[in-house]
Amino acid sequence: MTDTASRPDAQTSIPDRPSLEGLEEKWDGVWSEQQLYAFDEDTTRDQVFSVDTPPPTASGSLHIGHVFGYSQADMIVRYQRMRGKNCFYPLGWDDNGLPTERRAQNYYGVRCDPSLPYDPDFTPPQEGGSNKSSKAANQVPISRRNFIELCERLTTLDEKSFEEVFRTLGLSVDWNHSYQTIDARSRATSQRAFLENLAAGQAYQSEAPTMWDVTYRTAVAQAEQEDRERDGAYHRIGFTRTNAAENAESTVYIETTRPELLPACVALVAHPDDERYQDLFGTTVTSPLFGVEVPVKAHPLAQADKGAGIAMICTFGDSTDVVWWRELELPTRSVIGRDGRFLPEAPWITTPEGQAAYAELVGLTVFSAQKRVVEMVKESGDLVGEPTKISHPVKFYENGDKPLEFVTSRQWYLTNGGRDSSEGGLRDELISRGQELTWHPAYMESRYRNWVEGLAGDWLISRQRFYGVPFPVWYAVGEDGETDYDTVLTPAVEDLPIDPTIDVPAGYSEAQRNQPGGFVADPDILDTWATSSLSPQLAGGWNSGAESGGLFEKVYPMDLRPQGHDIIRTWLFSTIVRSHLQQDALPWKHASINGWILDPDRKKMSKSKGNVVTPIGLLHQHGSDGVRYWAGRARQGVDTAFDEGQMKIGRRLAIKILNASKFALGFGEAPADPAGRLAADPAVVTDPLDRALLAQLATVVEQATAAFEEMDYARSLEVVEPFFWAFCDDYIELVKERAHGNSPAGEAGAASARAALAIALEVQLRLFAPVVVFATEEVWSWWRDGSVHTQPWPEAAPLREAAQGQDAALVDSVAQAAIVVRRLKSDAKVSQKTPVLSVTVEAPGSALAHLEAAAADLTALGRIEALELVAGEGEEIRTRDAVLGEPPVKQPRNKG
RNA sequence: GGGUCGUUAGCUCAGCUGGUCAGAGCGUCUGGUUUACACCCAGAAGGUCGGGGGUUCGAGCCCCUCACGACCCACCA
Repeated sequence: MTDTASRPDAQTSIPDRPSLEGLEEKWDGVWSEQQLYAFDEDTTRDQVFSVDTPPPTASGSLHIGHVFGYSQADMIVRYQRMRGKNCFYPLGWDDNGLPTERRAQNYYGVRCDPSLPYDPDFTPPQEGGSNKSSKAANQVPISRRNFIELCERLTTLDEKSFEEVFRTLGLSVDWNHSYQTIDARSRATSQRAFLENLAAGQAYQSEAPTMWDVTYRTAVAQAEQEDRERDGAYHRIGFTRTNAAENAESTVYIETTRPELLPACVALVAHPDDERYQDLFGTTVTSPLFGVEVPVKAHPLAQADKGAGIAMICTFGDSTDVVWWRELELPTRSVIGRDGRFLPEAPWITTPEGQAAYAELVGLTVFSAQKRVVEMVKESGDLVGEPTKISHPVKFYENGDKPLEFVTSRQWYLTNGGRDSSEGGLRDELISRGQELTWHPAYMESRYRNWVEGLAGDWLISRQRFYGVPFPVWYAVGEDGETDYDTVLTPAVEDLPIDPTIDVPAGYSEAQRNQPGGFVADPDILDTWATSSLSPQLAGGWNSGAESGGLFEKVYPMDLRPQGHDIIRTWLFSTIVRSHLQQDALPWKHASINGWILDPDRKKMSKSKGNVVTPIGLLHQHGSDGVRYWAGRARQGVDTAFDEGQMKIGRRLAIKILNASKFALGFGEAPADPAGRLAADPAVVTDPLDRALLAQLATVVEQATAAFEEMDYARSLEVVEPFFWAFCDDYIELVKERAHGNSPAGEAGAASARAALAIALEVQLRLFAPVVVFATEEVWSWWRDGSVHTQPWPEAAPLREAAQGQDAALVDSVAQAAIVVRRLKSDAKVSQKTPVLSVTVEAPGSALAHLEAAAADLTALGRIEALELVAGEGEEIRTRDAVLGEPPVKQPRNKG
């Protein structure tokens, strides 16, 4: 029996009642054990399809949006694997950074206090706290090292449960190449990249006003900021002219939403062309309450139609203030500290009254200080009328809940084109990189370009946090005890990763730490994006030591970056920046952008809802194939409604694949294809209907292939799925009597049907395999060797040859005839089993030949005793002169 | 204010370079227990393709404009 396609015991391997239950666990186990998706390192770049998979943030729970995006990427990868590519498809974890810190704080009820010593026996006060923020007062302060240990413990837990979900989902990830953005190799890679940027002049420090989150006490990069609409109010406040002319008003009124910044005022500004303020330019005015004399300046950024047309410049209320401060060369008068409270000293306020007023604000939060200042200007009469309530956008850190403030501090920056808009400069180069990349869908490129063109400065990469990759630098301390930030001490590359707060720079001893003539560590950590932006280098082993002929050369630049459109400005852009600076290359050829999951009411899926409907719950309820189907029906980049209805349809499809396969295989075996290209010998496929089916299938294969070549899994599914249902409901129904051998066509007709069924089924299993991964694998195991997921993608050519030039339209003609015959019975409201004693079917000339060729199958399906086929007038196939017989006697369903 | 995407049957969506393009599934309704599947099958009803102009022999498909929705960006006094 070695010359048959089916194994001798094939029939016995088909279960009586096929089911989806348990398939995920069963096949994940098999694939894992067989290392089915392992990358073969004995390879060359041209054989590889490499994927820069998003490392999920390991903080909390997976969202249904993850399942959506990762499924879509997996479909593309599975297609490439079937096309013979050696797929490099790792999945890492992004576990450093603020989300992890916050989660560890809440989970264990602790907070980091770097001044505390390490306690090796520390036990956290709680385990498994809620995601809700607990009061800081209830959190136990612990050392940085203890805190980091807890972060690591927690992320390990999370990563395990995430992997479980992804395995259940059937992602064909190679888990051997996993990484964590906090692991030693990642830290070394990130630090090495930074040091090379530093050496190349791409990384630099600067002391400047930066956006600052007062809750987390850290600087925040432009990409992490977002606008939120907040209530505010215009306060109309008068400044007194210092030397008013005889006939002029002695008071100048400004309008401000930040009255608490009155003590930080350094100037007033109006547009140079504004008629109203011409005589004020060059003069000075005195601030109310604080009695500080400030100049009145002209600057084109001031808008005559906004507020009073003249604005108060403070250090700093917003980014316009920063521009004015810089361009008008104004002094710095900071009143807000890093904790968001008013600073104890304001030495530029010299009058006793002013000092007394300021003393009222010291230590207050911005919110309280505003209330107090408003009270004071009301009392003093400097406030005109009632404040006018408005709603306006305010900048927030995306994870924060208090408005950002400007704080002047020393920070590290990485060039990203934000300060180089010169012709052909870095910004232009990065825009060109975006054009070089193939975007799916193409219009996403404009989002990228839009963002790069709008950059306001370089990338601020330092964070004043604890759980992350430390800056691998120290600074020399002068004999005077002052830190010399210009003398940056760096470690040797081979010593990486280092922690400068623990390790000591070459030529120094630990005793010299923080001493005059010694050194100090940089206390900051790198922005989490500054490490995750190196994901191609991390996954590909750029820093593994084997530079030449190693893994990196075999996988980089990568083929595909799949990700969401919300992080084009962050992850996608920063990855391009790093690869451009580091490798002078585009990190990948393609970017596949997936959409967001929306509530059924079209709003962005809320976090709370996403936690109620857990991915693992959905996978169990609808089956992973059902959930994958939902993802597979959605096109790339398109925001998609969360729709369990689609998952149910997917589940039904998977079940149908099991049942239809069982049935199609149950008619008996077909001889194997001597050429080995098809599941059965095409030479025995002689019936016109069977040949027509294979001709149709050839077209389906062509369309599905073309779609997948464009990474358009959705279009492929859209073609394959309807074909499959028609295959089940029409073709199988038409040929089942013949396949059983109960037909005038006899044994040859039966063999033809069985061979066509085997061929068509096998091809369809492969077409479905990238999406419906478990059901197809299950069926494959019933009668074929190996895994469907490592089979070659089907080709149209052998199907066309098997079709022997038969017109594919024959299938449609016969299916149409079947419909009209069924309708006879449907309209008569009788069982489809009811015999048709006689009927005449009219068909247009072309279809008539088709019906004649398949007349035997048609009469079997319709239980037609006397069928007459005639040429009809119109374009449609129709029946006439039908005589129905007696409906069959109903049999009891369960006999015996 | 700038940019991008979308608006097609009750719902979720296909309709690729303009000419069987008015479709699918779900839902609804009417029927059928056809031993692969009731996690099934058959049949039917449902839309002037957001509004208004224009180009064309011909427009969901191209152009203009308006409306609505979503997202991104913007110097937010």
